[in-house]
Amino acid sequence: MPELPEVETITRELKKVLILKTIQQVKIKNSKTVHPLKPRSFSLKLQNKSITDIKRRAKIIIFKLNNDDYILIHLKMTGQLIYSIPNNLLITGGHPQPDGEVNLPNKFTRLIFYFTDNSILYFNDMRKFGWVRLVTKEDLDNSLKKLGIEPLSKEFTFNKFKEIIKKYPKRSLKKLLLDQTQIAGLGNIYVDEICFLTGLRPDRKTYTLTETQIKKLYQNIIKILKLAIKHKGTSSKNYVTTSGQPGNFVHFLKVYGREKKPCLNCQTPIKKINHIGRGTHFCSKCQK
DNA sequence: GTGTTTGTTATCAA
DNA sequence: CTTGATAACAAACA
Repeated sequence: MPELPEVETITRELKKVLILKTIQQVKIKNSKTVHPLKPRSFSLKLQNKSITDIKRRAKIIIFKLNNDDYILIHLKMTGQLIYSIPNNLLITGGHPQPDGEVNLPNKFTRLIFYFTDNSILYFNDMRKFGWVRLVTKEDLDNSLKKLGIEPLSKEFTFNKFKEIIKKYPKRSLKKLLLDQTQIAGLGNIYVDEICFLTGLRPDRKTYTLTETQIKKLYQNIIKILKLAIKHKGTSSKNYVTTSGQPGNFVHFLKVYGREKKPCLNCQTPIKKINHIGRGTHFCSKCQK
């Protein structure tokens, strides 16, 4: 499940290989992927456009085009982007096929970008939640304006974080951290890890948090995200990064996916509950 | 056949 | 307005 560190990793890698490439053709194998545009219209608009910049905002990958339109890509839960140079396959992120299939395209390939230099970018998505959108500059601002602050930006100060916490005192900590309109980019894995590192139960109400705890929380959000990016994200199930390597942060996970296993601090078995409709992991002794 | 997996949005209830 | 719960989307897997 790509969250901020995974999407950041993919974005950085795509940036290395795709800048100034020109799109020769786009093949759409699943029309819903490019909704609301029709596949024909989507393809036509992209023909002969080149990519001038690549960025990430929250969990969205943004390609800037030479006509000032933008391609937005959201991988949702199982999306992957695989960049292929003939005779030199380079996997730039997402999930390998359940059946171990390597050949591309495969049955999960929803869209294909063909570039004029013969390289190819495959968008695969087993569960079809992901999307690829083509928007104008005006639409771009509209599409992104509801997103909250980037937790790794300069604007994400302690005071700003405290403000957000105070704004929603009756929410659970996890509910708040997952709210993309407040803080953009955290998902289920990193929220559980941040709560563990901070010694706070994910279902703790935010108004009960002390100044010291909020401060520690603030620092740990940044710390975990940076560390995860450094290790190219988490391969909890099947995400892979450049050259097919899994994201190494999976080896650093302390609670996510460790139900019933001993807490790495105190050996108490890790609990897993359903909180706000999400699998939620924590240590009942270390987290209060 | 059932439950679980999760990013995001919509909808309903209190 | 806030919040919580649930479903929807979709497909694989245990």
